[in-house]
Amino acid sequence: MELNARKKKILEVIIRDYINTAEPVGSRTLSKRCNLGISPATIRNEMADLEELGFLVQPHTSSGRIPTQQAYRYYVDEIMEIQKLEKMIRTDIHRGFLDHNTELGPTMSHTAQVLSQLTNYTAVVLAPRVTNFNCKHVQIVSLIKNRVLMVVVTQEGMAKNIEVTLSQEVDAILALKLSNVINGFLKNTILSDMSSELIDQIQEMSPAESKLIHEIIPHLKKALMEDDSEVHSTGLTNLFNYPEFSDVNKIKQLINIVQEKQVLSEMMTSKDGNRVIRIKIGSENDNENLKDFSIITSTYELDGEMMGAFGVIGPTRMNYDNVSSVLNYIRNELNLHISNLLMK
Amino acid sequence: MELNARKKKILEVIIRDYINTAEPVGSRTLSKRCNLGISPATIRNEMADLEELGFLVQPHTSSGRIPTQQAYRYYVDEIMEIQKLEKMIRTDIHRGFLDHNTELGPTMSHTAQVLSQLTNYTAVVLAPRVTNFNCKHVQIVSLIKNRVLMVVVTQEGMAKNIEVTLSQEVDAILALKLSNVINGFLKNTILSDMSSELIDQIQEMSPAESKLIHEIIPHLKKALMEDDSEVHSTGLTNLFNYPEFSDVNKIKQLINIVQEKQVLSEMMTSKDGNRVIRIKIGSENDNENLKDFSIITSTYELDGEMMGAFGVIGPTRMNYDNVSSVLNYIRNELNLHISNLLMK
DNA sequence: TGTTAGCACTCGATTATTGTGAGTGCTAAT
DNA sequence: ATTAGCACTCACAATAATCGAGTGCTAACA
Repeated sequence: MELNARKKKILEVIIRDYINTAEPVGSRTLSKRCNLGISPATIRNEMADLEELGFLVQPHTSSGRIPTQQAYRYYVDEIMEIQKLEKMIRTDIHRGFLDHNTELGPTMSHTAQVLSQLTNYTAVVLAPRVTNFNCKHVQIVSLIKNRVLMVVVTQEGMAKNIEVTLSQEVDAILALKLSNVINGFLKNTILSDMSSELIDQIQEMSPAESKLIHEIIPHLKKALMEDDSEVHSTGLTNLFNYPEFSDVNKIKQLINIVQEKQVLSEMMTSKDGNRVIRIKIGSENDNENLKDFSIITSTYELDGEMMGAFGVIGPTRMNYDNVSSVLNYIRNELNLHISNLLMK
Repeated sequence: MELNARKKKILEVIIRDYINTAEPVGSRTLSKRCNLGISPATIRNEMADLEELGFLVQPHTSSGRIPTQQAYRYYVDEIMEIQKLEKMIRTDIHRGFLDHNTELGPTMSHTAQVLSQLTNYTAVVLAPRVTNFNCKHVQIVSLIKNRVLMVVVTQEGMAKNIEVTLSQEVDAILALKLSNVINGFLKNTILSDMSSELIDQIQEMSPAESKLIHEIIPHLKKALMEDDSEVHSTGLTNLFNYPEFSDVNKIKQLINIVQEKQVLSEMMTSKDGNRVIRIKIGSENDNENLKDFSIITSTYELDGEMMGAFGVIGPTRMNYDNVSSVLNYIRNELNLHISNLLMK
């Protein structure tokens, strides 16, 4: 879809204006607000064309026009350019992170905090996950009688707890023994390859111990498959200030989105080409509850490996420019701090 | 405050009616709905008295009356009697718990689920806490370089993770050694008594190890002091259906309450005489955001020791009868299952 | 041929007007 | 002490009147 320069400019101004005011934009106000040197009548003609092309709609006959989803998409793809954040804001953010980079949890919630504050929308942050692939060490701790806790430590130094009930009582000494067996195995191969046959080949185990290992491994595998990534969200109430969310039903939708952590996590980690900033506008979202929202997300990495994701949920009438700039910068910051935090 | 039998009866009917309908109750409808054998005019006189006594107010002249907070308080203290739940519902709940009592986390979120479903209000559940007092065993796990994870296990078999960065690198062997030192200490005394002087008296430590222990102990103590109890909440959107919450500001308040986990946790664990079911109506709540809500809470125990709390947040026009009955029964169930879960 | 001034028209939002009805308090009769 | 009767109140709903920012269309103009 190609538009001539003037149509493009007019569309841009309309979108910008509507994003700011949430009011339908009319030809008269438009020609006043930005002096393009064309009269309202001309603008009307152009607007009529843009409406025919699917970029604008009128809420009712004889009111101003508002942008369609297609218009936002066009804006995001063809018009907008991601600006660098202002120097002052950049240093502010940077300092904020320096104050919160001692532990992973606080870093994550601080990120969410900053995101929602800078954008005035709802922020969502996905913490790094512990999976089969990066599991380095397993420590089994006896809890009480036949319940044990398995602490899985990753290459990057993250930990995850898995609690299970076994068929026999496990004391501290036995727990240590079991840990050693599993860690011996982990020296040579990865957990997901640990089949029943391989367990039987492990030397120096009593039948009882062997039985326990046979119980433990499937639990471990299963728990590491599960997508239980922590999702931090902040600024839920930010959205309440926008006129499109004065409707209680919209708010319900929003709350449902934020509570479906599973869905949120899948959505945020799914790739979109190899874009760094991913923008989903209204019905471009698969999730039914998100049809009336836009969501902009990005990811952070460690050694080129995706560690987690973060983003912002807002109205389709979102300030795509600002949010993109913010995400872009936060992404850099996160990449920096995560590597400091996990590898150092 | 004593009311004669008839006033008491009338007040009761008004409150019941208002809880059901959220509409101001008038004398005519009242005399029809429940045949007390008295005419509207008489009821009007009685209502005028009740208004003078502070139990009723009129939203505006010449409308029906609605109960005041004082009326709810009177109702709760003097009129209402906690009923036993219906047999069918009891067995339903019991079965539900049986399906979810393998682990603590799921049991807690199931409780919240059931509570919100049975009451149609917002449910909050506080999971058991790990503190200084019940700490049985500490396992130190090397994460990466100088970062370690401390897993604290309680008498009851609960675990809590504490992550710290130390001044020296700690490998698996050193981690084990440090664990043994701390656990040796824990055999004789409790953690909060572990002073700097006592650490120096521990035998068989290299200076490096001693230094690490000196670093670790304050971290442990501090982390165990913190009230970081998990708070599960469900059914936030339940309240949206009640007419008093069509206002977006009320919803904001509610969300703020649920997000201030700290405050919520303090509030729920504070005692109220030795009542089993604790009812706070509107401005009886200290928290500013809760002034327009009522909250009913209870606690669950293990060996007479309070383990956690749970409750329901709703409008002051809350169905106090039903909620009390539900909490009462859930309390029994939780006590039962928690003891199975933790001690077995 | 593209642009613009002029004009009649549209329609949501705001304000004013008017009933309606469930409620009240007061008084007098039972 | 209770109640029927009655005039009065006032939020709420429905209807009408007004306003104004916007439109499309036509004709004149560069």
